[in-house]
Amino acid sequence: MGLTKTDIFDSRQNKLAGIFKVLGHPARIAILEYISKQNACICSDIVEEVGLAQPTISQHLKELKRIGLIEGEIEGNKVCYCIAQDRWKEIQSYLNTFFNETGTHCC
Amino acid sequence: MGLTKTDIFDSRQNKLAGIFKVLGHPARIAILEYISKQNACICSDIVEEVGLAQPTISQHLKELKRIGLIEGEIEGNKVCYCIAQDRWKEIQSYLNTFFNETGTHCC
DNA sequence: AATGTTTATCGTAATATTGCGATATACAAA
DNA sequence: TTTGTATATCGCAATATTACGATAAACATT
Repeated sequence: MGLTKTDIFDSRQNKLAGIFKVLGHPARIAILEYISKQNACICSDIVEEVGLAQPTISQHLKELKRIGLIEGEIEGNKVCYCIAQDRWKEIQSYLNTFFNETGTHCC
Repeated sequence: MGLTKTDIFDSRQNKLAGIFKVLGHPARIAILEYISKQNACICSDIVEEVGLAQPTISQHLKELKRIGLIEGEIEGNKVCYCIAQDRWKEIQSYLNTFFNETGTHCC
């Protein structure tokens, strides 16, 4: 087959996996780290920095926006991306809840 | 194309993304949660519980083992899986370091 | 207005992942 | 030894993801 059977898992499991999945690509890690490294929003010299073509970066940015990790503010013909701190912390805490509730039992 | 250009990212970014990626599938979340829900190691009625075919579960277990999140102990003709608590905590802390170091700057 | 710049989207090629039937392997039980 | 049970691996089909050229859209600059 090849299609993830999302219907047999509950929505919480799908949501959690969905967040992990977005973070599960080195380009998206690199983009997040680059945005963070700058003390202000950086409009897209991300393309230059990361080393992937502009459409590819745009696609990765879209994924990151989709789960709310970053926000883009339009400034003229440029877009200024920044990390959405509230959502960032929310996701961190959400993942920690998973780790704390799941990693406790063993033989 | 379709191939992730791992060579243009540093090994830390690839490693981090690799961990996120393994956690980025609802079946693997479900497996981890099921193993955890039992107060002891669970030999594999995972197949029955999760609702995917045995080869599929076996493949997911292999991925989880690969990054060290679970360990399987052979007991006769069964294998007993449990969460590797040290590695579990190590990964949690590793991901938290990423979140703490990256999510700080904005416009 | 014409041209350049920046970003998003479309379409497509290529690789990756998912899922499972068939099978192999290893041990258990009879 | 034969049969059953549990798990891993192989091979394949199908979907998903990644990457990017071409192009569109929106604004800036001249």
